[in-house]
Amino acid sequence: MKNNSYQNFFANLANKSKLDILLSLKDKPLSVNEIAKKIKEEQSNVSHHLKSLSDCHIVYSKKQGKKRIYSLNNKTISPILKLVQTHAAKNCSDGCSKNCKGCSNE
Amino acid sequence: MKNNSYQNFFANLANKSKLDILLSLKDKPLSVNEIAKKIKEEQSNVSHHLKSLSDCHIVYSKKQGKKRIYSLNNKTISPILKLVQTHAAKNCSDGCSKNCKGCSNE
DNA sequence: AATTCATATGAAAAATAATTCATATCAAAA
DNA sequence: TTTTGATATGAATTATTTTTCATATGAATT
Repeated sequence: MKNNSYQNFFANLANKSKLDILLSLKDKPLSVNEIAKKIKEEQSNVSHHLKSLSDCHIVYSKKQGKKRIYSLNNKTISPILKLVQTHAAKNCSDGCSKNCKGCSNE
Repeated sequence: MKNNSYQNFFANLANKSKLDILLSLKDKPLSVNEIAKKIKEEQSNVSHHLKSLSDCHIVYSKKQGKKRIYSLNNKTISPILKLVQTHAAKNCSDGCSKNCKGCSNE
């Protein structure tokens, strides 16, 4: 697989708004407006992000009347987030460097 | 875990140079200059990236004479990359949208 | 077919991140 | 203790992403 592919995939997880969107879909599928309200972002911005996430198959979507309902590709996302959590638990428990933003001692 | 933590972690995988560095360490640990030569980047730039990767515990390092040898945290990185590969194989085999840069039909 | 609700799109502006360059530090060797 | 080799650092530049705003599109309802 191309290096480039990883880059694009991870870029979709390396941004606060995008992560907010993903986490907002954790429980159940939502429409664009519902997501926007939930995470307090502009509709338009959410839409832009959803396009990028969708292009990468990180979210799915289907039309429902005039709404479009987005859902999370949990098959991929859930285990990835779990790995990162484990990583943080193992490595960032306490003795982290000041600059490790993944740590609780931020 | 804070949303923010994920963001920081994934940012270290969402960049070509950083990925190049990680993949260059796949086989064996290398010094900064060795990495720089291998991936054709400036020493200084590689150093900047290594700091960021190291803060996040994605690479380890140890001094060896005047060199510093970096190695990959494969415990975390290897399974994550594997998951993304599986994701791409499943979702991007052929029918991908033009914008999916993770696909082979780029 | 006009209006309304929901989402998408494009271009411009703003914010962030990566790269470069010059130089500092630091360890070993001469 | 100066020189050399290896890496790190900081500031400035450049490049890339995100966000915003205005508006277009599209689907249902009247």
